[in-house]
Amino acid sequence: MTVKGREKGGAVPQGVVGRLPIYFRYLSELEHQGIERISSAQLGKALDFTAAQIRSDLSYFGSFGQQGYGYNVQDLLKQVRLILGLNKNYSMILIGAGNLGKAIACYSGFKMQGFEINAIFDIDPHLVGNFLEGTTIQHVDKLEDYLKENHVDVAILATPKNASQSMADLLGKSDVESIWNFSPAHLTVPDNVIVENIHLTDSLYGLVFRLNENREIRKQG
Amino acid sequence: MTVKGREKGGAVPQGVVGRLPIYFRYLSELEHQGIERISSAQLGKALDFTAAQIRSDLSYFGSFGQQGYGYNVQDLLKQVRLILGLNKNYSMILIGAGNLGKAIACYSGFKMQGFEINAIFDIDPHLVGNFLEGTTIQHVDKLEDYLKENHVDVAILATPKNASQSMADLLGKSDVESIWNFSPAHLTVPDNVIVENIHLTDSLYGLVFRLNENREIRKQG
DNA sequence: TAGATTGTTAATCGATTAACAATC
DNA sequence: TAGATTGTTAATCGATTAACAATC
Repeated sequence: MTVKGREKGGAVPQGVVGRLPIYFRYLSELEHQGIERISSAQLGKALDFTAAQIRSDLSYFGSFGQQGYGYNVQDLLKQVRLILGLNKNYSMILIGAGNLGKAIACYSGFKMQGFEINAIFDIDPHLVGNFLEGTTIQHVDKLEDYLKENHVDVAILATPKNASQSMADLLGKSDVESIWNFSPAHLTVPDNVIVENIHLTDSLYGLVFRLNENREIRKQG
Repeated sequence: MTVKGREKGGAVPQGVVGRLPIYFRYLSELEHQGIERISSAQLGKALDFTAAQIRSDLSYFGSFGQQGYGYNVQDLLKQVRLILGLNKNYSMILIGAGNLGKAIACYSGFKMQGFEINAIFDIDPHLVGNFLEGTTIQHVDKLEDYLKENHVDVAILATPKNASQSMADLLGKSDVESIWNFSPAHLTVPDNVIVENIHLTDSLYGLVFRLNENREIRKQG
């Protein structure tokens, strides 16, 4: 089934893509609380968006509300789930089983949503052979062969900075569709590979910039 | 010393704040490689931005380049470092010493940049008393008293979803200036507290959305 | 000097918001 | 029906880019 908005031609703007998971998360909470209906105004208030933005975002994909009523929480949740593609299963591999890699592998947040880590690789001989969340850590030398024999939707990259581009090159030559990059490097990849970055230090530096901005403002009145 | 752009009145746009750390990271690399000069065109090519955008971003804060030459890498790096506020030290605390909290505490990326975790709290009695990166894990009951006696620039929140808002409330009542939130919750805090979110699942869901978008496009030609 | 590249202005593009007819 | 709230259009706002005079 094709979702309405996709046919409109243009790709969905980044801003919208970034907000969809926020809607999904909050709607899940509401459903969990047994709340049946919600209006765009209420959603906006809870999530610090304008009501218009929420309606506009959703209208990329269809008409899910009802005048005078708002949205049915369960229905809308189902729709957003479908829009995000969370009705499917995704095969992931993890490259880099250090502290961060371990934390990601153990992170319970997405296990229930059809994401599974099917293989884990590391270069450290002390880690190779160990179990992590029920998966044996393999030497990274085995990665190339693994990629030939298995389809991977998402490769999680939690390697040190200096290793990440060469790993990305390897992944780029395979049929891996996307990289979830936790390493502090700007990856160069083929056009058809999607990269989503989690840059921890960038995030912290941005925070600190705004912190200092705040201090300036308070100082000046 | 006040940086030029700040006086212009308006706050620096989010987009610019988001790109500054990327410039910083890449310039650090260039300096490390011993490269002396770079033009906005070269920077743009390496980082997938337009040259105009880079010049425009930098011009918020001053004139760091030279016509016909470009930018001196060391100089520009120093300036960006100053703009971000990385010449100062920042006192951090970590709340939640689970897998993710541990990984953050051990993450080497920001240790060298003046960030220090001075206290760690958790609610799990099995963790309390343990050492993590040279710091004893305290029971979260001690947090309130700690906040009265110590100034905290950044509180790192790595708690489960259901605990994070109550922690944020506690932090909001103290003089904590900012929260680096790793929990999958939308925090409500006083106006003067800055929140920077790392929402792992949101990031993954956004990735998956684009992955499916990509598949649609390839299918249709 | 000639070539290169900045910082900035004006033009363009895109995203957000306000407003409202449609209608539950 | 009257009140509420949608989906969408038009207006606004802001961010990006192209172009260029200034100048190293």
